[in-house]
Amino acid sequence: MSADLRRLERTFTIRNLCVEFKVTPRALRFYEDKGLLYPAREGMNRVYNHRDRARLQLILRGKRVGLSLAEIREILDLYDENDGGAAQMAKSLKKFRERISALEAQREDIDGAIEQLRGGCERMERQLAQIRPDLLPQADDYDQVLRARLDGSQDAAHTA
Amino acid sequence: MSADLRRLERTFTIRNLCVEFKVTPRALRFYEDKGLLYPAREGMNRVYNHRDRARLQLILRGKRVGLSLAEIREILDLYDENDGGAAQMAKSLKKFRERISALEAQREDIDGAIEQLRGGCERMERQLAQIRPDLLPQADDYDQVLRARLDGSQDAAHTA
DNA sequence: CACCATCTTGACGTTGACGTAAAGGGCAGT
DNA sequence: ACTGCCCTTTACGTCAACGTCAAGATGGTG
Repeated sequence: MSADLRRLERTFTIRNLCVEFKVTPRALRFYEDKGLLYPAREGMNRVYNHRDRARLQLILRGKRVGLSLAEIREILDLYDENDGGAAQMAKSLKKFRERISALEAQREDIDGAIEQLRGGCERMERQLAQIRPDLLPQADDYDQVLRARLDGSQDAAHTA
Repeated sequence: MSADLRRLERTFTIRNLCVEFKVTPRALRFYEDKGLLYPAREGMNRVYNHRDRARLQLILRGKRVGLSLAEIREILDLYDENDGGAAQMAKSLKKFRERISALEAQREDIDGAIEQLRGGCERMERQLAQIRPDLLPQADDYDQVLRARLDGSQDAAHTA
């Protein structure tokens, strides 16, 4: 149990988080400037707790899926404000659903793009197999080739 | 057959494509500036053929899945050069596979984000159901709620 | 012919998300 | 005390992806 407490009470320096998430200090300060983070201070220095860290994770994930910092901030704020009133929460709920719809649309796009690329890959593989078989799978991502070959149009299970 | 020929030989003005794909002329010229498009000219004016149109589709799809114009250009260039040498094609193949990996990763991110948001939604729905049931599903995206409730961790079929 | 819409090529402005340089505080090691 | 290293703030720079004029060519219409 003391281990749990240590986990939850542990704090991080700006560098800790920078290293862990591969971002620059400048980026973290920028997010703070924009109101996405508000770590505590110890003297002059920022002190991040596990909650700040979780927020950072969400920020980065949001970025990766193409959200702007402003949009991410909205979502984070909604998470926060949800102790407010029922009306607030209903509004948040609506926004969340909108986000989900947008993300689902994006997923479709990605699936489409993947499909296209796979088509291109297969054409090239066939071509290469005919004229220069020696230049083919090249070691590393062999399993990907296999997957692409095997599943046709199935959806694999995800173990995120 | 003459219908097919018309299809393939049909040309488009800049406005045609702008309307069809909901982009501005400025954007198309910008893409051209950056080497992603190179339509023919008739006098001063740009004339797009079905190939240019297809490229534009790819550009827009690329954008939607988060690629930069530079990255999109790389891919388009690879498509083009593929009549070149076998080595070129092998290179393209590698890049394609990299893209696929990146896109698959991004898909995971999106799935994760969706999951998180759905979690938030469910919490809020439970809360609201207790304190203000009248503020709940609010008509429009009702089917989404149903889907989210029904599938647990299944993947629904897509009818894009 | 005048007029208008639409095309063209510059060229400068804008927004988002930081990078980078300047100027300084604080603490560790030597 | 001096050297580094990391922290801080402030402020200007940058890059992508266009937007927004400006100024002019072209083509059809009343």
